[in-house]
Amino acid sequence: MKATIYDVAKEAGVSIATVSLVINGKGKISEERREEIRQIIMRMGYKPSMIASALTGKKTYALGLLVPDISNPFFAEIARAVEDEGQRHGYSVFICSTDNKDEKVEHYAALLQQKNVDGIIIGTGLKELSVLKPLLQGGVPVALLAREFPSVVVPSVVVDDYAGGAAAAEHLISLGHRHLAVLAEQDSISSSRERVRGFKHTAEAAGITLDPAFVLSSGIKEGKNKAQELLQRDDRPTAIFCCNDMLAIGALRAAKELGLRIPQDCSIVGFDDTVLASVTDPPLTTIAQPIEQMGQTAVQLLIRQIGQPGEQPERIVLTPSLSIRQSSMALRRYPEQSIS
Amino acid sequence: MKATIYDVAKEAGVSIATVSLVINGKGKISEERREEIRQIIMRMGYKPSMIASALTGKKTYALGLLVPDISNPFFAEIARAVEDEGQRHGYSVFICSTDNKDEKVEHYAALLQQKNVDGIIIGTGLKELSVLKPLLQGGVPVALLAREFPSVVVPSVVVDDYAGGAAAAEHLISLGHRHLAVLAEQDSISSSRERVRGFKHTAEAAGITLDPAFVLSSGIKEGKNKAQELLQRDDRPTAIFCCNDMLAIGALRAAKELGLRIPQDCSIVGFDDTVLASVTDPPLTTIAQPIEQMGQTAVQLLIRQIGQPGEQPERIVLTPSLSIRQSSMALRRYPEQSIS
DNA sequence: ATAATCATTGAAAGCGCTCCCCTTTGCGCG
DNA sequence: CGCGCAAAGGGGAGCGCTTTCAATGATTAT
Repeated sequence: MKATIYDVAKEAGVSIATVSLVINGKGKISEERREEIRQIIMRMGYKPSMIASALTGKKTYALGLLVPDISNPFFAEIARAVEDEGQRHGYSVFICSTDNKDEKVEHYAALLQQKNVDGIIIGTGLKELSVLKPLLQGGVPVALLAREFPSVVVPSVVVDDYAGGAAAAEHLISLGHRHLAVLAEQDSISSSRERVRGFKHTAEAAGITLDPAFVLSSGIKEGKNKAQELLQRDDRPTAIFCCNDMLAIGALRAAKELGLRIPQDCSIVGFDDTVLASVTDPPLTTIAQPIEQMGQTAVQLLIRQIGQPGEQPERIVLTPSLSIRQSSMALRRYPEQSIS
Repeated sequence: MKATIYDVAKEAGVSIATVSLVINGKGKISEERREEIRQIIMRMGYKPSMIASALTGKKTYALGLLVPDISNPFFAEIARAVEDEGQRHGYSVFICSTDNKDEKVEHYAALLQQKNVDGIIIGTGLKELSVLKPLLQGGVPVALLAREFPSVVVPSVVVDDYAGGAAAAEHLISLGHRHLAVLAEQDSISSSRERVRGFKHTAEAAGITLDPAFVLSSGIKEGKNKAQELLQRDDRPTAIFCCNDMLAIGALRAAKELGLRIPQDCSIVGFDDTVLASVTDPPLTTIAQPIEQMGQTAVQLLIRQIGQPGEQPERIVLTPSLSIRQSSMALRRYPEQSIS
């Protein structure tokens, strides 16, 4: 059986209180005793049970991370950053893939609460804001990552999605494109909405109006089909802005299936700049999110919230940056006939 | 404050034992009382603390997943499968990225043990096998995923790496390649060794000897450089087998930087078939691992081990399959001069 | 030398829950 | 009418640890 604090105490001929104090480096214990007990702990291979210490009203040193899908590279990279930063502060993290389904969010939220996690990072969208209520009522510290729910006051890290969308538009417009399309995520996802808004406004400011028929929403699965819809039109756009890299990849595939060349026949700009963007064919021009920093910051905000529950929640805005690769190019002013 | 079982008991006018029994659906309680207490639990929003119930000698319903890097798509996909299958059985999972460093493995192993996880899935390599000892001695159920340590008897899921390597060789040889090279992972990783072995043997059986100078080991970071080494030789290989897709991508990049065309100037075969393989330029011919099944099986084995600690550990071998895309092609028998 | 002061350490009360085992109550039966 | 028994529910002892508070002996001031 595993050694307990009692075993150590008996072995050392002291009370468990003393052992506890030594472990936590507290109290007034003579240095000799301290060292002696440390030796014994080492020798017995004793490791205090975090379960028991958690029960004593202390913390569990566990965090929950809610994301849509850990197998999506963007969230996998986020997870890594969260894990590392958590680790740095002594926290372990539970991963929870919600598939953006409220039921799953609800399920995981309740579960994490039962597991008494010290805090939860929410990096997943939710249709019904009410799923968060039990958490907030339960007093579980929460930090929002790349998501926002205006009516909820909790710390959050976001990237300036509007600016990102705008940057995409600027890039495309500067390349001469005027016939633009957008492939967005579901409308319920605020970051996507913002990206589209930034894109749209910037286009409008340049005198370009986006035909609603050229602004499609879709999940990752149907992304390719939606892109194909766009690409098959007679008045096919000369550039498509995709609200994430997965969608952009769908577009790339759609183009390939239709025999269209990217970027010659259509420029494509993605969003995220995960590992995927650099390995596609062609490599994706995309709006880069500072993923690592996002994860780190979220953990920091959360931990601060855990420490000072009352404190005014902070809202940190990170700035995305344009990463130009080969899926976008200047519009040819005088399109030649296809040579085939 | 959060409601406890006492609050519920008081509210219902029964003892906490009764409430506990109702929660766990045990004992002899009249159906009316049962229902009544359920109502109260619901009404009060009471959720039993898993910490407390874990302390009472029960399970924590938490698993640990040790992988080299959760941001690596292969492991991210594994993680998703593990998470889902775990969830299906009521378990949550802690992610632990070890970067293949023994110290981190050790650190996480100890941590998970302190957190009293019910079991650990080890999907990371280790140089020193001894880091596992504390776990096994501590009686923590363990399952190995895509790794093997012959001297340790624990359940494990592996794919037949040897067969995978062989399949890669067969493919390449059938395309007429005879001048082969291999980009392997560190030698400490047994799966990589097996892949190389399968590849080598198959090549030899076809009368092809691999010059050791054409078998390079490298981490993902230096993969590109190693590939460049290979590709810059005067007697450049006509095909490279890379022990994972990341390495293959490194090779793809190296080729591009050197102005070499893939697959015309050199065929490349990867291993894993993560999402990456399908989005590269060109899409990767690769040996596909049944990732989802691997994750699921690992969880199942682990859970079985948790249930019957004494039971003879099972070893399940899954079979990889060749997934042909565009990074490999038949060797041109009479190489033309480069046109440029 | 004696009381007062400190540094050390131990005893014990929980934390919220599970589970063994005992008490109470209600019945059927001789 | 008394007995045994089953059913229903309560009591209470932990699980391993933290922490408060008091007790102990040592130390120092008077």
